[in-house]
Amino acid sequence: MEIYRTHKCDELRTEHIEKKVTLAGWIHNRRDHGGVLFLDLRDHYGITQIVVYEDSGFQELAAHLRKETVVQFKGHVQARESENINTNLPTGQIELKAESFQVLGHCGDLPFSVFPEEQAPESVRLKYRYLDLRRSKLHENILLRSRVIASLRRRMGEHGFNELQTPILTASSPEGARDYLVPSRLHPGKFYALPQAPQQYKQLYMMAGFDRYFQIAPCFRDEDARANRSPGEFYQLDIEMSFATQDEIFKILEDVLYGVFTEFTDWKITDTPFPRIPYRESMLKYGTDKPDLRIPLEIVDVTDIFRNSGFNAFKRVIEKGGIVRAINVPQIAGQPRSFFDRMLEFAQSIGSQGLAYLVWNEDEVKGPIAKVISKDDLEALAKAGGVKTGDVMFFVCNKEKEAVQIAGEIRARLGEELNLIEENVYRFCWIVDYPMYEYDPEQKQIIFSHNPFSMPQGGMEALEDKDPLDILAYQYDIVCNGAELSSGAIRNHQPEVMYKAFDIAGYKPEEVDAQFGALINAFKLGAPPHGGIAPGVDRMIMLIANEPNIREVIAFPMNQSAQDLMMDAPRDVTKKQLKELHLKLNLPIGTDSENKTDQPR
RNA sequence: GGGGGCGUAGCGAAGCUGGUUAUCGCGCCGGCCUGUCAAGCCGGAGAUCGCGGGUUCAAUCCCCGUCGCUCCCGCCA
Repeated sequence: MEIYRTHKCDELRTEHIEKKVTLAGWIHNRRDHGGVLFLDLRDHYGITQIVVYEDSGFQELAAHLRKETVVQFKGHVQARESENINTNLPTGQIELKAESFQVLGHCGDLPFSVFPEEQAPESVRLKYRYLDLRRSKLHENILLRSRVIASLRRRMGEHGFNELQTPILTASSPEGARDYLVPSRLHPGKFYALPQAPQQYKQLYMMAGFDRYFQIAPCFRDEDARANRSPGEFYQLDIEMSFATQDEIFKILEDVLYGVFTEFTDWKITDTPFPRIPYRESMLKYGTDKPDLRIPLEIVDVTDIFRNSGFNAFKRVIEKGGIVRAINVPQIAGQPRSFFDRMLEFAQSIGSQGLAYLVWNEDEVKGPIAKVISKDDLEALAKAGGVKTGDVMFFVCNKEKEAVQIAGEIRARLGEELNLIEENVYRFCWIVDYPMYEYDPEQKQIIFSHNPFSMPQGGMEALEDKDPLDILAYQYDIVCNGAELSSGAIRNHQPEVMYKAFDIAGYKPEEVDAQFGALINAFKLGAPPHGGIAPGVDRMIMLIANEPNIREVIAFPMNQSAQDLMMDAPRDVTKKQLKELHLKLNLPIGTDSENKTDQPR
C-alpha cells in the first residue's frame, strides 16, 4: 500500500524547497483567483498552503473541493516571493505546488464552520463533536488535557506513587451522591453501582501494603450539572498514602500542583506552602469554604457593636440570635447611587432583607443608616473594619447561616462589580479543620458534615468527651480562585474509633458492618494509618486553560441534561435486553419510550 | 423539583410601541479574476420567524401554554 504522506502539515520549511513531497489533510480554506488557486491544507500539526496553477490540468476540479474534504496532494515544495511570505504560519515561507491530488474523504454540507471564530449552538457542537474538535481552540484544549495528565503521572511517579486500577463495576454505597446502577443478569434483582470515587478501594490498597497509590480515576455521580460540574462522569487525580500526616500530604500535592501549573501557564502561582485557613476562619472572612483569594476584601463580625446600637432593625434580629457581618471596601465613596442600588438589588435577589452601608466621607459618615448610629459605634465599626476616609462599609444582618452566605456572595459580587479580582494569577489555599459533625434540623440528628471515614482530631478521647459539634476532623480542601479542586482527609483506620464515630451520627455497629463491611474488616486485620486527597482533573484543566465551562476541556461531554447528543445516550433498549436483566419498566406518565407497552395499565 | 436567559435560512446576527416582498455577514451553488492567506467582485438558491393555542381586520412582534438549549438554587467531593 502506498504511503499517504511524506510530511505533516507543519513540517515543510525552506530547506525542503525543490523536494517532491506528499501531504494529506483537510481543506481548511480556499482562495480562488482564477489563474491561480490557493488551498490551505490542515492536519493535526498545522497548515500548509497548496498552490494550484492552470497548467496543473486539474485546477477546475481542485477549485470545487469543498471545505473539510480530506485530500492528498503531491508536488514540489517551492519558495514564496518575499512579499508573499505569511509570517503567521510556521510554514509561511514555502508552499506546495500541486502536481496531482486525490480525494481520500468527501465532505457533505457542514452543520457549522470549522473556523474557530465562527460561533455555533452548543447542542449542534455536541451532536457533531468530531467537527467541533477539529476547531483549533477545542483541539488545543484536549491536547493540553493530554499533556497535563501525562505530567501528573510523571510527577506522581517521581514521588514514589504507583498507578493502580480499581473496579468500575462495584457495590452501591449509601453515602454521598446518587449512584449509577447496573442491573445484574446473573443475580436477578441485584445491582452493581459505578463508583462515585474509588474511595474504599484506595483505602484497601493501603491495607494491602502498597503504601502510595494514585490513579487518574473515572468517577460517576448521578447528580445535576453545573458550568464547572460535568453530569455523569468526571476524573480525579486520586491519591492515597500510608503512614502520612496531613502536612506530608499537603507537601506532595503542593509540589505536584505548583509544578503542573508552572509547567502549563505563565500566570503567577501562590508560593508553597499554600496558606492554610481553618474552616471557621474562612466562613467568617470570606463567607464560604471555597474563597476566591484574588478578591482583596474580608468580612468582619460586628454583631456586638450593633447589639446595643440605635439601629432597631438589626437589634431585633440580633436579639433572636442573628448576627451582623460587615465588608469594608476601600476608596469607593465616589461610586454613583446606581452602584449602591445595583448592590441592594443583588442582595435582595439572594435573600437579604436589604443592604445597609456607611460611606466615610472627609467630614462625615453618610448613608441610609448613618443617622441612627452613635459616634462611638461608628468609631468601633471603623476600627473593626480598618476603615479609612473614602471607604464604604456594607452590612448584612440575618440568622447566622444566611448572614455568612449572603456576606460571602456580596463579597464576591463586589469583587466583580468593582473589578477588584486580581488578574493572571492562581491563588491557592488549603481549608483545614473542618467540623466532624453538624446538626441537621430536618432529621433533628447529628450527622457527618463531610466524609465519615475521616479521623476526628483528638481521636477516641475527643469523641467521648467533647460536644460532637466542637470536634474537628483531619479533613481538608484545596481551593484555587474560588473553585474547590478537591477534598481529602486523614482516614479513621481504627475500628473502635470508627464504630464510636458512627454511633454519634446514629449508626449502630451492625449497620456499619453491613454498609462498610469490607473496610471495617480490613481495619481489624492490620491497618496502617493513611490519608489522601483527590483533585478534580477536569477542573484543574479548566483553570489552566482559563475556560469558564467544563465541557470545553472534555472531548465528548454530555449536555446539562446528562445526554450524549452525538451517541444518543441514554436511549431505549430492546425488550430482549430488559428481559435478560429481569427488568420491567414503570415509567412516569407522558414518558416517550419504545418499551412503554411493558408498563402495567 | 424551582427560578432566570435565549430560540428569526446550515451558522452568526438585525428587525418588532402589531401592518412592505422579513434584512445583513459567513457558508452553499454559478460566474469573473495570476499571489491570496477569514482574498475580492457579480449573480443565485435557501426561513412553516422553535412548536401549539389565544387576542386582533392583521402576530416574527402582545398574551397563555409547551418543547429545546443554557446559567443558577436544590442536589453533589
